[in-house]
Amino acid sequence: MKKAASSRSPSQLEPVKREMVQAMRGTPLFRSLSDEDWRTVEQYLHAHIYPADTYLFFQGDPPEALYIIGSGRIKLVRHTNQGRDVVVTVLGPGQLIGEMAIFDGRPYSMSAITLEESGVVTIARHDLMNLIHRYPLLSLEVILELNRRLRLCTELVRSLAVDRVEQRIARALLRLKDLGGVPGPEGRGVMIDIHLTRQDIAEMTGTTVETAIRVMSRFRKEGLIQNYKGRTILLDIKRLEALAGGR
Amino acid sequence: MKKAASSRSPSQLEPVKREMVQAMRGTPLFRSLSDEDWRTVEQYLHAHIYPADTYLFFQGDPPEALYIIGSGRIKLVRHTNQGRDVVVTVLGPGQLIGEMAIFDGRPYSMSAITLEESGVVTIARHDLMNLIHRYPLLSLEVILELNRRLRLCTELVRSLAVDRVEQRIARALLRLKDLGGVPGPEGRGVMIDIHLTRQDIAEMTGTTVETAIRVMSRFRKEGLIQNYKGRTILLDIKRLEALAGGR
DNA sequence: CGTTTGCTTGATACGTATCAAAGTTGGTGG
DNA sequence: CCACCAACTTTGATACGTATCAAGCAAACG
Repeated sequence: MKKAASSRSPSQLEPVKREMVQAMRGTPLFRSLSDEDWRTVEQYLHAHIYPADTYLFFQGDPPEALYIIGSGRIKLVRHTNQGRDVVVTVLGPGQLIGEMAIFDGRPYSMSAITLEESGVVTIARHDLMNLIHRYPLLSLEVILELNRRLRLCTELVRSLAVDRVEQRIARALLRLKDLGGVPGPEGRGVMIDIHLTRQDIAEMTGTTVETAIRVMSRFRKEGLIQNYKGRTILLDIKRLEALAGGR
Repeated sequence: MKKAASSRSPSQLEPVKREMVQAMRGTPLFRSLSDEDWRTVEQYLHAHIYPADTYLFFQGDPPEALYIIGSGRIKLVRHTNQGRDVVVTVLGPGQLIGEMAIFDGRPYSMSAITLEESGVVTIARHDLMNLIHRYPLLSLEVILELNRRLRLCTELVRSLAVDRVEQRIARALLRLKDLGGVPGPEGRGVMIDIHLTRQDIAEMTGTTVETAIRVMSRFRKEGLIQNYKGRTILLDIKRLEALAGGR
């Protein structure tokens, strides 16, 4: 599951990072800033590149920075004392990580782990708090992002509470498609362009690997999905949506 | 389950309402305001009193106001297309309802239903947006409240994903104790001073009435809890916490 | 009072976890 | 290039937890 980490020399890396920071300009969090304010803000941003399967931080760590995803997908995982982990959400470019801990100062309630090589921009907690006070509009964007997350989380609660595994997995696949869907090879279906193990699927839907595998196999046999080099292609979205029980 | 609604005459009601608005001054949302700013803000507040089992709004309604609980407890319920409802959270005095819908303008994602007679203060959506722009500190408090909710929601997801019903119910009881716990009669244990049906418990924990009843009965037989006039008394919190699997 | 609403218990069926074992894949180093 | 190793996938047999269906009971209500 490991990917070849990009091996750029340090001299090549700097321009890449400067580019990453620049790209943040168009991100929801910063789009409301004037050009002048942006020039101030951007000085506090730091760019990082992480290989696949890397922890940005661990559940329980003290909050140090806000992360904004530039590229790649990152999962938020809640660990349990019994070793069974739960993937609460998968986030993509433009989304925030660690806002909760940053604002209330309590330890991170989950771990953040890259699913693929990812570019990330950070702001130190102290700097962010200063910026928020200077540019109150930033906090409105934070509120909107928290909103989005709370809505997703609520829907996940509902699904876990009343749906069975089959419906939960169908839902998860559709959600992943919305996050990182690209046209499949030869234009057939939509491919979820993230390398996910069955274990990941299981942790996203509150079930076990074996059950996740059985359901995915059934989906494959029924022509709903197809495997392709470790990715999943959704072949029949209509039927998946019907299975998920309406969206 | 219905409670006698307070039958105050209109002439008596006005002073009560004025008092409710005044009480908002000490609430997290407004505590950071200066006295001067508060005098401006309070003009936009409206007080209401709802009897038990009353809908503040329905899932799907367009967002019209932000609600701040003055007294009483209110549940947020997510309805499903199959008639099985899910109680996502129970809120008490000082907490906000409807922030999500207010800020992103999308319909309420859940219904809000009073569990007992409740006093509530509202701000019209339009007024709130104006106030937020004038007093940016308000938005920080909104962020903190959203944080709290997201942490709770995440924990609920984990619990639904990996715990069995027994643990989930133990957890739910402990959470309710934190929200509305009072010393039990004769000083024995801690009483959850809300009238909850077994159906409510089931909807909070993603199970059925029958199963909720069986688990609660077992708890009672084992001396963990006790019923008292439609309330639940927690007799052995240590053991409940152990059952819930650590907090 | 009868009626409704909530509580309780029992019998049975189904979905999913668990345990076990073998097959597959991709990467590594000889 | 092949052999090997580790990680991931797959399939089967079995056990357990919980939903479902059914029926009786108690308390509150009009």
